[in-house]
Amino acid sequence: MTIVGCSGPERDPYTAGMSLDHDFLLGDLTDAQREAVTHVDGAALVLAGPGSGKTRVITRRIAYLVSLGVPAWQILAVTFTNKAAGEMRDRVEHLLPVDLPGRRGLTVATFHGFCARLLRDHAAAAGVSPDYSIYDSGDQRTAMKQALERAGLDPSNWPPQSMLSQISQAKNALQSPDDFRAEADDFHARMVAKAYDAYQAILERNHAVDFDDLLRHCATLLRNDGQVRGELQNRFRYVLIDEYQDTNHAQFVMANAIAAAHGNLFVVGDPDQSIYAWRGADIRNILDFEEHHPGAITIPLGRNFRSTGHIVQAASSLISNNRRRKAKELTTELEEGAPIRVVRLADEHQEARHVVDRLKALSEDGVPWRGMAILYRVNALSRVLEDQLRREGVPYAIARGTAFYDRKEIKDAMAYLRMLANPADDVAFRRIVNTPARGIGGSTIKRVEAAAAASGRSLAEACGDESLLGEVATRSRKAVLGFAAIVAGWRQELAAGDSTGLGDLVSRVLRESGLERPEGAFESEDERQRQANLAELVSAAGDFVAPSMEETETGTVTLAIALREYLESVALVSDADAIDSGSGVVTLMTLHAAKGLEYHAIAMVGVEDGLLPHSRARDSELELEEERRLCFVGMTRAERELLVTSASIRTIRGMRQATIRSQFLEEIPDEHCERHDFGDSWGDDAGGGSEDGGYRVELEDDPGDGLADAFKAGTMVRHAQFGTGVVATFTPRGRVHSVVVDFKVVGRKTLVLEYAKLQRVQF
DNA sequence: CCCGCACGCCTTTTT
DNA sequence: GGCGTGCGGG
Ligand SMILES: Nc1ncnc2c1ncn2[C@@H]1O[C@H](COP(=O)(O)OP(=O)(O)OP(=O)(O)O)[C@@H](O)[C@H]1O
Repeated sequence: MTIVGCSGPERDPYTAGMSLDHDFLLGDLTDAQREAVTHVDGAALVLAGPGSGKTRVITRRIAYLVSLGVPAWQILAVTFTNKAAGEMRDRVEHLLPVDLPGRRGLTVATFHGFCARLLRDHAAAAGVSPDYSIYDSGDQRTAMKQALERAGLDPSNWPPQSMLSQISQAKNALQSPDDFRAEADDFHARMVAKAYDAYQAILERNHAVDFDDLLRHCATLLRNDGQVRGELQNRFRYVLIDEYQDTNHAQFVMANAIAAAHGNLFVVGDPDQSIYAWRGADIRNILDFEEHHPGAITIPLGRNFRSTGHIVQAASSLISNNRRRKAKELTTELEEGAPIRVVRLADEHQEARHVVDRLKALSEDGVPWRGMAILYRVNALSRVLEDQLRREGVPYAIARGTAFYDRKEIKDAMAYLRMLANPADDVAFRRIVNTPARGIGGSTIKRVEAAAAASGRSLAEACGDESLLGEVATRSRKAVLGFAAIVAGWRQELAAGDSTGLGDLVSRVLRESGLERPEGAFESEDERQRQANLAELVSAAGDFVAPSMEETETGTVTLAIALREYLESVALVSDADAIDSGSGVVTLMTLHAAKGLEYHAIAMVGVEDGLLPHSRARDSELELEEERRLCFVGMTRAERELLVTSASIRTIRGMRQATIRSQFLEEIPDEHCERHDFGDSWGDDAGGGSEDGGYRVELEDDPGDGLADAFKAGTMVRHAQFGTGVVATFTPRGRVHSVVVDFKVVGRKTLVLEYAKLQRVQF
């Protein structure tokens, strides 16, 4: 999914029949790529392996269409992450002359982002409220628990998580609660149907949709509402979709509905990279494309421009073990390159050491940190790696899009904003009505809830209506009315302001809610961190550019719209969005998040039976093959260096266990690897050349020594919020250590080392 | 009404 | 090993 390389396309003024513009767009493409890019009308499928330029083809084709005179606003391109969308938009903009008419207004979005907007614009037709909230998985669980209670189902027999995933499957298949109930023919299914009914009723009452609803409502709308469908068909004359192998039924329906009028549907993908079947992706969407679109042309791309020979061949061999698959040839344009290093280490600590040592060696050879990534099957594996990277002073970042928004204080703040944007959102309101504590406890809320239910109002409304609070104790009633008055003040500001006031609104809400505390002398380090996070939120909101601001003359929109779009963008961030390619750090992420990316050097850790393939996905051949594809995706992210590691002993969920070799390692032919087995070496040269073999063990016995050395006075460090600074003092404090750091920007701070996640910075 | 602690379950992957 | 839930004390 990486976009075209930095080297500019070659110009060849002698190519006949091409204008200069087209030569610029097409000159550096292969014949097959050029055929795909210059395909104009009708359905087309680009079916090709990793690194063959599929994403590049999409980007170029958009630019090509615009250069032919198709206005950009008639083009819809769908990518897998917001980040990919942003990069594609930038790339297209760079490819087009600044004065080209019709270059503005291109839509590049993820399916979810596109649907969120569509649903807002056509709320009434879709049967949702225009102020709807998007529920994240936490909210979904809260709603499901309520639903189970309402439906009289015991959560210990009907686990909310399992109910939700079954409902999610139904939604991806575009089944409404009614459809689902109609098909439920055994006891279990009928109970799920009951839960689905109750759950959906709760979402509706709260004016909320979950992630699946975004797609389902839009797909249903496009399928059933000729008016809206016609509007979109008219607007989007060309539809392009990246990573088509991982679309689900709802997305399939949407794509077809929009393209039905003109048939200009251009999809690219690789069935061998389909890794989301577990959440409803249907590989048949791409395999049966020609059946769905008679007359479609299929263009294979067979040349890999990303990875060197050993990597491409090893990955090809691995994936050829999948039986349900059409064989596909892939040859690299590059040289043989280095063989893959397949290394077994004694345990996860040795593994981390080995990986980090290897990355440091590459760095010394001139590979920038940002050209390296560490991939793993499960998030839990990141921890040991992080520790080792920090110890060694290697700058790194974890690709977790929602990391910032996962913090409790930020979730609370977001709940405040959400209940402002959507007064019907009782889930958000309940979360914050007594956070921070203001004397509105459980029994009070129960009474208000009863009154709200009886009068058909939302919780927030009921709180402001004294006539409904008769059952509430006088003292509590005062607290409730007081809070309602504060909220009313915020609502006024929200209704009156414009988008320039978003930062101020957030700041005011934090202050008046009491989440933000006045500077106190005896604040704990934790509390200080929370306050810093809240301040960060204010500045993020202040910096936020609402997408619709760019569509207006003045560059501003109403505050209500800006807030909505802010909440929307936060709800829809993906893990890969967190990657900042300009930041010069090693990236850690799951194999799933790595889809579409590429790095000079890749380390894949934890390639053991039970992790890859994962123990929960080993039972069926289908799942095993998806695991193999995941391994394939990981390997093919590497341009030149690929390190694949495993540990012979690993601690999982607190249990130290001997591991079993992954069958995938055996499926990589020996001629493409260099295998090393340090599985029985403890603390000797297994780390790959470092001399202080006993370092780790020493550290475990006495963490103080290693840390004292690593963070002694004078060490340059980086902190996520405070930036860079120099350690002034290092003091053991019982089981932890406190460091005083003089930061360049914010001055002197005292931090708890174990908490602050300081990274050493090298000069 | 708030907070702290113990127990039990578990995450595979994500928009 | 970590998190969420539920219970009990202040
Ligand atoms: N014709 C070409 N000449 C030179 N480099 C190319 C060419 N086509 C693609 N590339 C480069 O190859 C790399 C992979 O391209 P791209 O990301 O578009 O492939 P992809 O098929 O989308 O891969 P994946 O399926 O793995 O996501 C990129 O760095 C791209 O710049």
